[in-house]
Amino acid sequence: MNYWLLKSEPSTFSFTDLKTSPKRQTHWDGVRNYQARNFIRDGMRKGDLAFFYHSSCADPAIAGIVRIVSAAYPDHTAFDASDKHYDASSEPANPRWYMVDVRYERAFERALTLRELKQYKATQLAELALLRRGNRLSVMPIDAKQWNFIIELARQHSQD
DNA sequence: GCCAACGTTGGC
DNA sequence: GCCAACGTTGGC
Repeated sequence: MNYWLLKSEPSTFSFTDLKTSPKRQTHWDGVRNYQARNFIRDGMRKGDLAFFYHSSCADPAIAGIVRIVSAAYPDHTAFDASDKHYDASSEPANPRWYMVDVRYERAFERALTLRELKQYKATQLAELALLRRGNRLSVMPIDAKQWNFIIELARQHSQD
């Protein structure tokens, strides 16, 4: 079991959008960064869990948890000239970009904000890629230790 | 292979 | 809207 963090701008696709999707599921298309692609294609396994992070919004935060429910497969939106993420250099015979299917798992009682996570930047979450300076990766791995710490933070908050 | 220019991300 | 931090592109 591997753990991940997936970013999405809520104005484009929010955690609630996922929850209200058919079968509470969607394909995670549009990743156009090689490092993120490699995590998806080479690292993700069916059954893995990921935090759903809201970026570029008023209150950046982890909203909840999703499950990876497929292996990686070619991102077909790269082949579609009318798609925002079209990439002519990705051909069906030799796909450049990949995606997985994700399903809503559960919401935190209260979103865990970036501001709160930063309180542990020098201690328990020092290794969290999300808090590293200048990090822009939309897909990143999380160590089990940090994953569990964040789960515990969310649990404490939900008891407030 | 170098590197300047440019585009994008994302917090604030 | 600003700007730092990158990643990508393309001329040389």
